[in-house]
Amino acid sequence: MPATLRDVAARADVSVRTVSNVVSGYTHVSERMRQRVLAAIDELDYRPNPAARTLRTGRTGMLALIVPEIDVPYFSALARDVITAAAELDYRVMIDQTGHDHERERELLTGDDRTMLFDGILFSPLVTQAELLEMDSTTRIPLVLLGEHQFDGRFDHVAIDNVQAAHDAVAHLLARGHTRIAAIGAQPLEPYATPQQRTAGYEQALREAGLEVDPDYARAAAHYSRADGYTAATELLRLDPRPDAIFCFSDLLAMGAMRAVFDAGLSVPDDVAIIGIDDIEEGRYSRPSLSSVSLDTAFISEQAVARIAARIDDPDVEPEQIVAPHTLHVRESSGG
Amino acid sequence: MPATLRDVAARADVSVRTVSNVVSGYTHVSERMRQRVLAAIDELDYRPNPAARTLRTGRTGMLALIVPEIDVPYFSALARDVITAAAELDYRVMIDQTGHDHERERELLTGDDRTMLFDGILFSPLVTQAELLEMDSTTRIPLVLLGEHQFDGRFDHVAIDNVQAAHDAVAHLLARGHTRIAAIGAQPLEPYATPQQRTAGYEQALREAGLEVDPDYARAAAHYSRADGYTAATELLRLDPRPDAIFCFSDLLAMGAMRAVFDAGLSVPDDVAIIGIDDIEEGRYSRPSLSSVSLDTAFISEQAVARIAARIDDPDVEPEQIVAPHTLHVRESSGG
DNA sequence: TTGTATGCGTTATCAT
DNA sequence: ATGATAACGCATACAA
Repeated sequence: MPATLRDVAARADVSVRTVSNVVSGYTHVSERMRQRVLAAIDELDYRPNPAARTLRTGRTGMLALIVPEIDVPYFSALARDVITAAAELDYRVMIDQTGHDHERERELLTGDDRTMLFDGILFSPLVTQAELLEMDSTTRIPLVLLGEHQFDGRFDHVAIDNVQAAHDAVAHLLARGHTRIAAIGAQPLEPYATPQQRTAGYEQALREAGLEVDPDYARAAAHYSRADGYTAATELLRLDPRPDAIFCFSDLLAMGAMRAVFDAGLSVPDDVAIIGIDDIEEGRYSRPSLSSVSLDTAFISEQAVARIAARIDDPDVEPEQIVAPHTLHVRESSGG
Repeated sequence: MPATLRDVAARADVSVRTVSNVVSGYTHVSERMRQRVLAAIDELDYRPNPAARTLRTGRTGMLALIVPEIDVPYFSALARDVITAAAELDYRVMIDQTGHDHERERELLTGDDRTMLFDGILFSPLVTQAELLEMDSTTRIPLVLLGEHQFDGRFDHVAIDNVQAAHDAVAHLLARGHTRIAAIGAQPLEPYATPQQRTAGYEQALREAGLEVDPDYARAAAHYSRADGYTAATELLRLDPRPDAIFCFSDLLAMGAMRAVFDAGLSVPDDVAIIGIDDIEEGRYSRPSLSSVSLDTAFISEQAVARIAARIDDPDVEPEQIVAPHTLHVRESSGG
């Protein structure tokens, strides 16, 4: 049976008020009292009950991080940094994965579940903007979006400039003389923001170079997984003329694509150059090492946690759109 | 201002008791009442306050998963499955990473922090058995250990048979004719259970084959990371005679080791065969694909969650030692 | 089957 | 600076 404030108060022969003050680090308490209380706390091995504290204050000290899949390297790297950044501000992080399930996303956001347990949500969504709009009416819990970027101003956002990032990747391939540049990750069937923006950057770069956009060269990928990359690349390699470069919308897609190229008896980068987005560590050790656009998960995490903390403290702060920097890393897979 | 039980009761013109019964799915409530209550709940958009419920019941419905680093593929795969398994039993999962920091581990376990927020802890420890012993006296929260296996009987454990797993990997290399088999991941300086057991299996397999154990061939690796694998392999390749195979204590070490072999101008598996443990997806797409011992994170997670749930329901259940199955997957990196 | 009343452990208001 | 006490929202013992 854990000790309570009352027990400590009785032991130290002071009021619970005083004990509470000591525990919460309140200033107006005499040194003699404090010592007496501290001694009692130590003797009884007292620890504040977080549930009671939460009931009283309305704060849990917990954030939720919602991602499609925690075991996707980009998201686990993000989680690592979010947990670290949150710890700095004395928040702890609960992780939930939606598994690409829209229904589950909605459930988590609307709190049909138990969302109230969190002070705020960091949400890396698959949902479209329209769905998000709809949800906003039902949820009132502080929310920061990661990786979307529609600039509609109603939500806090932290994300890179997806159009520019995609443009940079393709521009690099163009600069190296590639002219038949395919893309894996476009999802024409569903209007997600990220693939749309990256597709826009891809096409923009091609047009700037005076090249035509060949619809056959843009392949969908449902989950940005290695398997999706493998499948899509295999299809691309059967085209005539064959692409001489592939821009993958994620590094995981790129890993799958590279393996597909080898299995087809071709070489990366000699026959087909490949570049991805995310800059996961895996790509720095693969053979060949993977060119990629780096997203700085540490920056994204710090900003996101800072925003959510601000919004928790004041729900009416103006939403901010934070653009995280990105960096092109040229490695072996694109001839670097 | 969220609606409370009282509000719902007033609205439906019934007592809070009845509302509570309906919400908790209590059986003895007339259909007419139930409908009236349900309607009121809907109109007021009522949701139970988890903090109040926790304060009353002593249950939070939350588990903590403590791992060294969430962005290590094995741990993120484990986290994925733990979250899934926990959801089946209506538990949610908070993830904390110790970052190889013993002090942090102790803090989390002893609840110097806020551990009381969880109903139980799933703990993948770095600590030694001795430290764990010490901690047990201070913590009383249900605990299940993952990946340790000392069979001391005081804790619930879920882990593979590390000795056998290492033995299987090395036996495979021996069967393929390798005779100079090195190991990366032994940590002779610190008495962690996992590396000790894997080292034991490694040496045992060598001796059974009538080979000598060469201490130069066993290299330490602090974090089981790609970087550690790269460094250790680079050193191994400078030895004379050079190893003709390397058994890595994790797949991540193996990925680094493979890259080191290539950078040394050698071939995997022709010059040096490589095998790891964990069977992460990355190894199935790498070139060459990585032979590995698979750990079945789904099984481990299900068992661990089942155990912790049992212990939460009855703190006095007898501790169980659950041995998870492992499977050898031979792929290109060892000539498969 | 349903209503009333108490307490879970804290924080915060109001006195002193 | 400190003490007494009232909520916070829920679940349940006890009554009816």
